[in-house]
Amino acid sequence: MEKMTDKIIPDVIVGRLPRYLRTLQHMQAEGIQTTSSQELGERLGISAAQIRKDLSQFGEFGKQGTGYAIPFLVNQLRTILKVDRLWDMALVGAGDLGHAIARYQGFIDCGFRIVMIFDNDPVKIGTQLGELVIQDSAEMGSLLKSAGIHVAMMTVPAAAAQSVAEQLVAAGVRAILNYAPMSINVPHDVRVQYIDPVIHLQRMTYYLE
Amino acid sequence: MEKMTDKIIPDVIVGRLPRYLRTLQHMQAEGIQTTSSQELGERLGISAAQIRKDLSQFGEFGKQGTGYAIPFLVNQLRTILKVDRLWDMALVGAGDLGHAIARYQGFIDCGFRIVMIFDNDPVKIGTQLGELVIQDSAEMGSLLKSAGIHVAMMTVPAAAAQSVAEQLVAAGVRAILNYAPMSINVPHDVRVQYIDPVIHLQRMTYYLE
DNA sequence: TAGATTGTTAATCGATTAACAATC
DNA sequence: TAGATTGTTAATCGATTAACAATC
Repeated sequence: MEKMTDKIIPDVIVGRLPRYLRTLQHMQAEGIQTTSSQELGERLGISAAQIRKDLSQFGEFGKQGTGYAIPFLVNQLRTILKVDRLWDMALVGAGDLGHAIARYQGFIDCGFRIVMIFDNDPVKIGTQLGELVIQDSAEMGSLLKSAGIHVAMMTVPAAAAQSVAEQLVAAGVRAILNYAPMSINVPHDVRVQYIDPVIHLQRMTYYLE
Repeated sequence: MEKMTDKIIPDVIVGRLPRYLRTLQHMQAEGIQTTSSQELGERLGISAAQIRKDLSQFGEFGKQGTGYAIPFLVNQLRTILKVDRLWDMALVGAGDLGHAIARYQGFIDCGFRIVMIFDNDPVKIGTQLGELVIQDSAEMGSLLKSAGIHVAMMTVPAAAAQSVAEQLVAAGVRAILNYAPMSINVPHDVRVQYIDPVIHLQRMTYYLE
């Protein structure tokens, strides 16, 4: 539980931290040892002042005159975002998109791994997907509970999204990444993030022509 | 070109409009004829005042006492977002994710369709993907230009993202949906949206435990 | 009519930026 | 040292909310 003494950080700042981390890790991979708020800001399209202000919410990570040591800052951000550990995830929905996500290699180095895949299609249940076997959604609740899983991704049809979300929450899931093109309602202590390409595309066409 | 007399709408408002549209279309599919800012807000987790304020930027779409006629409001939003037409899109990168996106049936009713798919892998070039044949990235520039394509989705490795983005921009693309886990730099008049599941997941784990 | 709900105003709230002393 | 860059403050800017007259 969050301590009463912890400062509450605005969600808009939390939302930028993963982007800082990702960019710093790219720089690290390029062999860069040190950076400044200026340089990081240019890569991200964010002002240097905002980056310094955001980071200063969590501590003093930089040095005047020289900037930030990248390996140190990466570790700090990993700790802050709680991805200095490996989160077990469930994937619900083994359609085309579910298959692509199950095969994606980008989770493991960022703090996540898929340990269970569910579908309600009898044809799919029992078949192999990557290193896992697709399991029956009917058993999802008990399996998630006994495995203590708190993070899930949903790649199910829009019509099933609310019902699946409710099952996930009932099984103890506290963070849901929803690929279904559908708003879902969950208790206030459950986090939801949405990925819907159409939403992003429509946001851009407004500005076209 | 945008008329000088057009009011400039904050991007944060534009970003909510596709969500309004999506939810209204769901309600329409449920056979609901009319709604209120209150009801729509409950579905979306947004305050009624904010919905009214957002919509009022574009016109007077409601009636006191009765609310909003859904079919009318849907049409208005489709016009505002310019998805009262069909946008031809290119998809660059025919990996697992590219395949899943190419097969996705959710674009066509929302104003978009994929008309070209590119990859640089000789093994993939020339093979069928859905109703399209994967084409050589080397020919991308000229093909995009002659087809007059302005919207593209990128499902390429992070290392290729900046270079592919530059090719797209040079070919006249003005809106890019980037699935690569990488920030890209483009001219200010080109729109970019990002989809990276890790970013969304890390934003949620901050709040867990 | 009476009840409901809009569009809009003004007030509040929160986020971003600019500037600079501190200091590496 | 001199130059560079942080962390922080205060000012600015922008977004959200509350409230209500208008009116369907």
